[in-house]
Amino acid sequence: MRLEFKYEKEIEGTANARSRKQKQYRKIVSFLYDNGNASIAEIVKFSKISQPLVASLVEDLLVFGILLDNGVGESIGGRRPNIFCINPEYQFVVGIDINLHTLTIALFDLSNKLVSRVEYKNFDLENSLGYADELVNKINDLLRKKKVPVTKVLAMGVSIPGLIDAKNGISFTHLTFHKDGLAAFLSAKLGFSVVLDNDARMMALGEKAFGKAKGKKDVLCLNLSNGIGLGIILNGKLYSGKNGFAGEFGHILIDPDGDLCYCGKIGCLETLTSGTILVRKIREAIDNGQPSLLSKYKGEGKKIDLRAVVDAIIKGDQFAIDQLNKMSEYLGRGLVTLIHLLNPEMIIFGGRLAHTGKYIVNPVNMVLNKYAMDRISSETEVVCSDLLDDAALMGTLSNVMKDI
Amino acid sequence: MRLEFKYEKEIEGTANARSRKQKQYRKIVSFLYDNGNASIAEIVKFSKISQPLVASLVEDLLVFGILLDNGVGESIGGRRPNIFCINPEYQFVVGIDINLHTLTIALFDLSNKLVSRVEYKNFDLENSLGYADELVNKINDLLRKKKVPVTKVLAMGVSIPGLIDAKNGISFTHLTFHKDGLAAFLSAKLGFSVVLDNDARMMALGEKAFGKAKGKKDVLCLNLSNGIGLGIILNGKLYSGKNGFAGEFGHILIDPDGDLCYCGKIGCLETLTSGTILVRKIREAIDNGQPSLLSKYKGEGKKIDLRAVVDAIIKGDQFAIDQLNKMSEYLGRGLVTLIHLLNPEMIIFGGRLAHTGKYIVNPVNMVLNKYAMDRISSETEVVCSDLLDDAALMGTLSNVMKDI
DNA sequence: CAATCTTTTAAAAAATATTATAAAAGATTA
DNA sequence: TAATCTTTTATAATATTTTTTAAAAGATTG
Repeated sequence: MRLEFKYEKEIEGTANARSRKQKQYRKIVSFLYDNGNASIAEIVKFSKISQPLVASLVEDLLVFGILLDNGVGESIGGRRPNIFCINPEYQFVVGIDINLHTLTIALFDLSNKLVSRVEYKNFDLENSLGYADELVNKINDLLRKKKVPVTKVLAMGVSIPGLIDAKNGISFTHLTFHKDGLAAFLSAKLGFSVVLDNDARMMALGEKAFGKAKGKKDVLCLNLSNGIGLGIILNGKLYSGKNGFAGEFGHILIDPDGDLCYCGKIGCLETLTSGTILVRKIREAIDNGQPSLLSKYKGEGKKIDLRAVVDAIIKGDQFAIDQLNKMSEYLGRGLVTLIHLLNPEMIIFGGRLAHTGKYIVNPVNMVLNKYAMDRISSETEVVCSDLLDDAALMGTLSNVMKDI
Repeated sequence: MRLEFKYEKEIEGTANARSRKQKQYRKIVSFLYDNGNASIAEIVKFSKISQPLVASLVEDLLVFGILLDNGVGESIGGRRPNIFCINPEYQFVVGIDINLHTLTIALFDLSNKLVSRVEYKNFDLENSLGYADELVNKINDLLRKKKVPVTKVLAMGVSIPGLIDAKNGISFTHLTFHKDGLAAFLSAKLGFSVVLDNDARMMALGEKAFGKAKGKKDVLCLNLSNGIGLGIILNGKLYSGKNGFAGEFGHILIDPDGDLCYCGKIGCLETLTSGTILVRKIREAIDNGQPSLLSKYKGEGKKIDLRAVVDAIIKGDQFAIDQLNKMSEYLGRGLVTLIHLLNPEMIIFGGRLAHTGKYIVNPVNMVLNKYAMDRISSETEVVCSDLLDDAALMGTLSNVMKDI
């Protein structure tokens, strides 16, 4: 899918000339999108289009309303340049991050600024028309509140867990009720384009555009929450594989004699390392009288969930840290495989477990030292995300903008 | 590195116009390289350059000697078109495939025709200046014999096992003696550019350009010989990773309690499945009296090597087939990981073991059925190479041509 | 088999983009 | 502080590319 700005004024010329001009416009807008703002001279340098032509194209874009004249900038030894930038309010982008229990809806302008963000906790994901209708209502509510008409929405990006066919906008795991796919359904209801993809992949896009993967080429982003997701950036681009299913890191075979995984196979990585496993192990131990900061939860009748475990780790709870270390051993072994196969320059941890920071990075690095070939792994940096819970949301914005 | 044709006649115009023209020439030549031959009208359709301009550019290329007028083609309802093709003898490409015991040198013309091919068996690879000098001599011999002057050689592509920094033309495993790297050394000695890469990656390029991966986007090529190499084609392009070391499939961690690998790590895939292991197991068993077609080798004083084992398998030797099946179990498990991570559309077996065809494909497919998630693996085809021993050699040609 | 339709190429006219030049505005420096 | 140098933008001249139109060569069809 390729999204287009809706010009208020028509572009002139023959069909061929129009498409050529379209390309030139796109080049300039894309440069300004990446750069924030720039002078004619800078655009010339980047675009390799001649200065008089750039000047006339920018003039057009001003008339269309896509660009804004940002006044004159500082001189660096000559006439002061006129500075131009994208009109951030020319159009808006909606981004939603669907999680099992939480829904986040955001509105971005064209300067990537978060205009508004609403989080619905305890909005449990279920495969029903009711959920989808409620979702649409919430989006329309936000648009109404922010006084953004549908025509001013360029598109919406969606992040959702599970198997996704991004090209056709179909979700196979959740919200599967509509025969033409989730994207088509939402698009019809809302009145603008909808771009759909898996949460781990959206996290990867978020990191690539706004996080630690910025400017990097080959980066692996792990979504470490209840399961394990993987978003793969290769050659600076999101990699999806033949059917868009690439990145099933949680279900790579680790132990042929291991436990049954919920996916039906035996010995998947997720049977050995995941937030769910970590929580289960800690619960069992505490039930058996293991002392821990978390013990009091039991007394208080509160549930020990992943959020609680992560908090305990950050507070320094020895037992929880020990359990995390054990789990990291398997995670590390999985990463060895990734590193040997893909030789990435960076591995970014995201998701709930990434909040533990050094508590997960250190034990994983120890495993890498032990099992990975030094020549390959020595230049692979392992870090935790800065964006954390917002990574996927930001990724939906990036996913929309990369299609323009 | 970007290789350029050496024009006998200069391109006219200002610097900017020349570079624009250069691009247009490249577009046309590249189209004709892919297509064999085409009319002006077909080039117009593909290149989206206007017909009069294409006509004049083709005229230029004819004058340069890069294109050849191939007479008039068949009419499809109107005036018969003039057909043009690349002058196959405008320049030549040298390709060499360095193996541990065999060296193959090939000369290609620009129509990808193998002009000449020489194979030196028992030319053992050693890390010495002597080997390199001998290599240079053999290349020069071939050029002399075929009356191709150095100026007529566009470039040379090299396939060599081991860790390679392709960007800088440095080999870290073999022929490491020169401080500026192997490519620089050979280039200086020979007088034309040299492009270097790992054998598994060259096989992958060969398959992509001339083999079963033609037209495919996401393909994994395994080099199954004494070791296990992996060449990765993603998004239609060879993937190399941060340092060019991607594809160390043989050294992914399979069994943390396993045997020591020659790479220094424990439990690598190669300690469980490789030509070397297969041969060793069979030798041991035969020493212990196992009946097999190969038993007579021992009596005859002949060595049981991988070639002999593969021959025995093809002849239907039950014991050897059994051993291959066992080995395939581990190979299959490794492939499950690859499929889950990369969701490829095809996996191609190359190298000596690929000569066994169905004898290796069948057991591997059985393992995939058992361990891989069906939704992901069901569209991944597992096949043996058609090009077989020539894949890497053809890949060197492709490696040179993709840089033009 | 002649009239008509297609396809390809060529040439002239029109549109488009670039280069060169000039002018404006400010920094630098003698 | 005036002269010179830089940088940016505007304009005119030049070059390039495309569109349009025409012509050539063969296929199709009534």
